[in-house]
Amino acid sequence: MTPTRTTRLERGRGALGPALELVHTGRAPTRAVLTAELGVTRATAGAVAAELEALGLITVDSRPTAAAGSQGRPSHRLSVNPDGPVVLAAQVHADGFRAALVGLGGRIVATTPGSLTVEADPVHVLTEVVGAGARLLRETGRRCLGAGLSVPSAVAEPEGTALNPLHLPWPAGVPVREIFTRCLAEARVPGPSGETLTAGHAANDINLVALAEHRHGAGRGARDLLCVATGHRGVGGALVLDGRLHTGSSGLALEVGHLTVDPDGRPCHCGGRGCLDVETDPLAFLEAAGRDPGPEAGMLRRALDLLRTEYPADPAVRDAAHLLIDRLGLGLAGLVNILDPDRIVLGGLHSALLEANAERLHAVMGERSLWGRSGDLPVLTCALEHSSLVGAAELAWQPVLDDPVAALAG
Amino acid sequence: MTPTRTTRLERGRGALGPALELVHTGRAPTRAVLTAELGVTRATAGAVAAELEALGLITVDSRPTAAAGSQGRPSHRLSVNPDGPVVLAAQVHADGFRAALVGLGGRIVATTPGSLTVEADPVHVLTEVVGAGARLLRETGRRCLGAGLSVPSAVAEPEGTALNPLHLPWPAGVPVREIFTRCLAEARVPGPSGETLTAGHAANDINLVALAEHRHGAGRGARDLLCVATGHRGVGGALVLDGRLHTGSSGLALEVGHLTVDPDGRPCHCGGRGCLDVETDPLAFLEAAGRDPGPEAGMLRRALDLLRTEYPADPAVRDAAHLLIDRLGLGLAGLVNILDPDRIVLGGLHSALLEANAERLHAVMGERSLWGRSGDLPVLTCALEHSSLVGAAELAWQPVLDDPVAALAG
DNA sequence: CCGCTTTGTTTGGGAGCGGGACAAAGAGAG
DNA sequence: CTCTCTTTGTCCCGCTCCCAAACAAAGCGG
Repeated sequence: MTPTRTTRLERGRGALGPALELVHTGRAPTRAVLTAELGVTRATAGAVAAELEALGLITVDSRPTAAAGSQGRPSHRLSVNPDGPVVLAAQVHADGFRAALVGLGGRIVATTPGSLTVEADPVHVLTEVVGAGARLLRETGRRCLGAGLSVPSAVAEPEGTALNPLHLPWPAGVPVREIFTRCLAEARVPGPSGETLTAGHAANDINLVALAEHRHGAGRGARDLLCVATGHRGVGGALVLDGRLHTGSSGLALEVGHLTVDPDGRPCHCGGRGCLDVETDPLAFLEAAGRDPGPEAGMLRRALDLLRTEYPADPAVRDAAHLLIDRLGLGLAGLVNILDPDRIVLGGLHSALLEANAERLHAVMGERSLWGRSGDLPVLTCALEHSSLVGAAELAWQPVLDDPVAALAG
Repeated sequence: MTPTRTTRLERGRGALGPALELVHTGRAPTRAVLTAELGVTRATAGAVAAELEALGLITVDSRPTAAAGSQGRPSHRLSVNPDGPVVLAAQVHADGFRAALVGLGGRIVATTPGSLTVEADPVHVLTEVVGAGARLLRETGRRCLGAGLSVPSAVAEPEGTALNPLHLPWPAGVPVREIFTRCLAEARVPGPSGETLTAGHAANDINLVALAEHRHGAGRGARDLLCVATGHRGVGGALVLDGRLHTGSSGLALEVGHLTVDPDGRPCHCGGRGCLDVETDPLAFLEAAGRDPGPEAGMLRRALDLLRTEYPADPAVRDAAHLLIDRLGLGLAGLVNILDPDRIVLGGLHSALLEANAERLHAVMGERSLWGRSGDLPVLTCALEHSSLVGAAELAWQPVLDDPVAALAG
């Protein structure tokens, strides 16, 4: 029997991948830091940097940069190659779809303006968004190493089907990854070595927000990052463990919407009562503040505007915000008791609630998470724009980070 | 700067560790299987097996074992060396303490009869249990590679303090790992190279049950294993991800007792109502069945006996069991929604509830965990005796599995 | 000008593992 | 019994990756 793998025990190509990830996430500004972070000798770090440069993935400054107030020989700066290869990132959400080219470091190189409607036929929508991405590739002439898609739905693994596309006119169970991959093939999106791209990646949008924030945003450096966010309706969560998305064994982990945060609360479609999902989303906020929630589209925006302009002046808004903060704190405390993350990042309405009154949120969490340890636990707001697009790109970059040589060879 | 590590990027010594783990967990009965599992060539697997044998960790049958009904050259059987080194495992719990020597494969080589009382002074107790372990080592003449301790308390990392010793006359915050290590030094427990052992490990008992079940019991082969169990009072949980215990960033993950499983339930010391902790433990069962719960000691045993002898004949017992099963199902469904494990192992009263009526438990879980996916999710009972003792040993074996050569050198 | 400190490069060598040829040990066919 | 087929295990060569140590470079302070 000949072993199928020719790599060294799944490790890819030694230190190349880890080194690229360090530069990619901005944690290795110089070869000296790279040496320390990798735990290798200067010789190895130098060789690795040289190979990454030869591959066109990173650049090394020709002139050394003098570090302020330090002695010794100044370092050459390492950075991702701004003219290097990109990946195709696509996003479908309630308000439309968008395609972009994203380089290493999470830099958005080019993006479409973004459509405003999503049609009922998933194949049609994905054909359009992939077509838009392919146009961007032709216009910019960039080399493309992969493609990732963000959808507002739990994505079941290993099938890659969208189980509950939220606020999209799509049926449940659409095999989004398969369709996405087929669209890439039909649009003849060129892959690393000129031929057509063979595989697309797809995942839930909040998972991708968490991934993007971990690599390039408020979650950088966290070991266990918990991300909780709202869209127009409902609440989602995601967890990044040791730099990898924890999607669970069937891709459905962190379905956090159905934690009980109010035993006397309103009924939820899950069969329970007072779930985080229905008690802390924009609809709950607008109703609690006595406002007409209006149509679902734009509900998040209206809730954010109301909170940001009227808190804490308007008593109804203030009380509504405090109610939601208390319930969110309860839900987060429950998650902290189970997951024990070392950082939490909030998005959507939740991040606005945090900005409105962080003390109150911390107080509730400290009360209900055991031993009051959450006091040491940073709770932050999302720091990135287009984070789920950047996250979709991270999905596509992953094989490159795992084994740069193999990924570039196609 | 010279790098502190001389290993190759933290991987220890190549394939040695992974190979030992495969034999240790019984997943590599022959060199051929080892070859396939490691994904290396036969040459490498053979060399690795030879080195592990030379280290005295495994044995290779001199005579090949003919596999029934297969052709080709028969394999030599690989197994852990029954006369090889051991680790010292110690356990402190409500009903006493115990020390044991555990070999590779989770085999208990020697054990003390077990004391029946635990005194109020942790130092005294740990001195006694370590002393008993040291006696076992002297009597058997075994070489000892490490030591692990199981305590019925959450253990905060990285300090190693027992935050809430349950049903022990100990104060909160006892630095158990430090005390354990000091006791090992004072008892002059000899380490791998003759000198005194330098470090002990300590962890929560349910975490260790999960680890032991994953390596040697009902959880073998699971990727994401969730374990939920009761003691006399209260409920604990643990999660093994990719073969490693997930303890969270401060060691307090899987504090699952305070999930809400009955909005109208009894108040819990956590401030909530109807928590898993107070609604599915032996006390709740005995009370629901209309029995006098009696003293805390032995409560688990009485609840188990009642359930096993009177279910389903006695209506009060049947109704109580169904009530607890429904609540347990609700709690497990909540955990499944968050963690998405691929196997669940139940212990204590919970495993007896599963044995009593598995269909009912599955039905409740399927109803409340999203998309009814838990139907595919195996829910099993613990398979091991002395599992937390074996788990404590696993803790001590871990450095050996990570790098056998370094661990044996001391 | 000369040390001192830190960064980067060169060279040599060693550990780990792949690859292929070869040897061993059974099963089954004739 | 012998021959072939299948599978397991070993030997040996060479490649790749990386460490170690010496050397070179580039600032700073005296």
